[in-house]
Amino acid sequence: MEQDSNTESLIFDAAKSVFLEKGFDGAKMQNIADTAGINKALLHYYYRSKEKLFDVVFSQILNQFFKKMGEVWETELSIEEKISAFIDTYVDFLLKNPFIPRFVINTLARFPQNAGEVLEGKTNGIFTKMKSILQKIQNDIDKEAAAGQIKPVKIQDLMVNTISLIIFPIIAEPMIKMIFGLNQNDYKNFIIQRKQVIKDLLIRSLKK
Amino acid sequence: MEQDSNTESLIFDAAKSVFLEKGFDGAKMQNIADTAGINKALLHYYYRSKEKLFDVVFSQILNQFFKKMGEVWETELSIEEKISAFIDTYVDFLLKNPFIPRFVINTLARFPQNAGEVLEGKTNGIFTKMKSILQKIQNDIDKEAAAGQIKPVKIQDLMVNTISLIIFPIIAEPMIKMIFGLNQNDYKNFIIQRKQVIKDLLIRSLKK
DNA sequence: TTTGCAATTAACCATTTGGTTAAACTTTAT
DNA sequence: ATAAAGTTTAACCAAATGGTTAATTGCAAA
Repeated sequence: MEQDSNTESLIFDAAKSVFLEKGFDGAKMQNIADTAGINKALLHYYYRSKEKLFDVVFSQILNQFFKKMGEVWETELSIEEKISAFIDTYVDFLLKNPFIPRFVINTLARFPQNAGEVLEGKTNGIFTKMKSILQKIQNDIDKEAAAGQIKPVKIQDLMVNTISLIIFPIIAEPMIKMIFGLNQNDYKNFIIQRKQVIKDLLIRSLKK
Repeated sequence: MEQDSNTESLIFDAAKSVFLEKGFDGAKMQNIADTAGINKALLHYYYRSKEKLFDVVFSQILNQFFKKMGEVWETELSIEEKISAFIDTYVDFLLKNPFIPRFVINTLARFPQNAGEVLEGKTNGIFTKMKSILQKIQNDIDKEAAAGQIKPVKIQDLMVNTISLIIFPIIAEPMIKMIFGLNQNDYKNFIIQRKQVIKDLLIRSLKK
């Protein structure tokens, strides 16, 4: 799925799939070995322990999650166009990787000690990068606001609004299906149609 | 915390607290017994098995979660006022019960078989109730829209937007703290200030 | 006070789980 | 061809975990 089929990446892919779906506690080493189609001892041969294996997988997913989140903002588009492009690409990304946000959020909640510095090292300073991108967006907003093109907003509010509207319905998929009585297909259409709903909502909030 | 201190409710409270924080897989019976200050065998004496105990706890939490969600909408306020009131009461509720939404969503994702009918029975038909409330709100919206007071919207969109904006920042607390470099106090203020941010965003989206 | 029942506990049990080991198999270099 | 190194496996181990049991304690009715 990810790389060529040497044993190490075979294990990595299996572990990623199992951890993503079940989380650290729910995932069992035997299940990962079975998924990879190899003997359980090989997991330890290549990755030493469950924690170590999880660490590698989690770092990779965290990078994937935030890299995708940072992408669109470094372009030369207007704020409104950036928001629109971000919604499109991030919703598409999540439709292909629906387990990632729940996994990231649960893991961050599960291992609060990993919080700051530890993760920062293992992920090429992903949080520092994130903060610098946010600062840049804030500057863009301030510029456009000063030019009278949009209402001034705090990047924290805009960002949290945006990712809340995008990510929550993915995390809460089972709940949303249940409350509204949707099947898999209804649900997927609902998410796709939400792209426009979210754009309208956010862009309207920037109009003066 | 919840009832008088007979052993049964002592166990229930301990189990609720441990399950809420760690989820089904992460919670250990011994830990629940220790939290309740009683012997592990008593858990089985009163509740037979981990699954049974979890079932009782989960049903109660699910009721709490949705009951609180349904409350405000049955009043005589205008849609805008209802939204505003809902945001206030639900944010306050979540600040006092920050683990509930993550727990509910994870459990629903963890046990998809419980989905429809099973839960419906154990929770006094909470989902049926939910759907009837949603229908009522949709009628109110249609009425106000026909009278030209607001823009017409689908209740599904309005509802998902609202709970996304409210719940996501609670579920993603560790992530938000990390990205924006907030401490516990910063974070709490951020959430409280978001009440107004969310109101502005949603009510603006209803203006013609 | 004694009898009987409910409540509580310490000790135990079987299974699961993360992890290890020693042997076997495969590949590579000489 | 063969030795050495790397790879893979079956069998095993200790700790943790959900659950049981038999004995003990507490308490209310007779």
